[in-house]
Amino acid sequence: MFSLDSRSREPIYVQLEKEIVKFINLGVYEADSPLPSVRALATELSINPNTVSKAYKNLEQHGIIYTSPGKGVFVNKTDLSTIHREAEKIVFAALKDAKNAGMEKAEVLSIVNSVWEE
Amino acid sequence: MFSLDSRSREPIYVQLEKEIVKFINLGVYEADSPLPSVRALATELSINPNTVSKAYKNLEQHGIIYTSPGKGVFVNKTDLSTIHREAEKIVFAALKDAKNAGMEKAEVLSIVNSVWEE
DNA sequence: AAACTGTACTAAGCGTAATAGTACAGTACA
DNA sequence: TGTACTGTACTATTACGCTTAGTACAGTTT
Repeated sequence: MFSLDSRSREPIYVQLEKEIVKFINLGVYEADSPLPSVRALATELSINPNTVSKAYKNLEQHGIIYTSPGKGVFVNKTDLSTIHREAEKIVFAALKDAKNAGMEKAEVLSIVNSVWEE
Repeated sequence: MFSLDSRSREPIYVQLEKEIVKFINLGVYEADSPLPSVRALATELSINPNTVSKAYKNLEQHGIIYTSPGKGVFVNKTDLSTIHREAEKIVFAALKDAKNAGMEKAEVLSIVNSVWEE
């Protein structure tokens, strides 16, 4: 299922959010299909239910999923615009830092190609 | 001088490291030219001397600067390879996340162009 | 009724960031 | 030789966020 790295400096709930968005984009979870329950996912990933709940809460705030108390968590129809805009800002900041660090445009383009080739 | 954002989630000493590398790349500080002293820079930026010292210590560990206890901190001759490799890894990770978030290659290329145009 | 669902809340442990203060050794310069 | 600077080391403290733990509650499903 989702791959997490507890040794990473990136919080687990952030990693989990990214993983879920990734799976949704891959088509693993379609609209209105249920996500694993808070407790089940926590048990499977060997993390705390509160950590899963935090990830779900953030994703709901971004409109990616919706929750029905008593029923479960479900994938929203569309609207990945918020995640999209956030990803844009992160990429922009990373590239600006890279430029400041002396990285050349050609080098970045090479990295872009390596990421988007299959 | 250096611009820092205390409200950012990025530690001040990390921001300071990036700013210094940026200024070195811009040619503001040449090889063997002195950087501001720990205490002077701390006073100017209204931060603690220990925070400045931490940034300097990291930069020295990366070979960007060298310190002479009693004399000061100076810019090293070359060797930005470590910073370069780190920037590559950060960009790679950011782009991989962006792809997982559903970002298209063309969109990234547009951002690249906007960053590297003058 | 029983077993599930998400949510809310408090408490604690842990690590890191940042500040504060002190002290020490080396260097520059009058 | 003093005096004032330099970086460094160290301890202590405060603050914040991440994570876990435990409990409790309301809604839903069967």
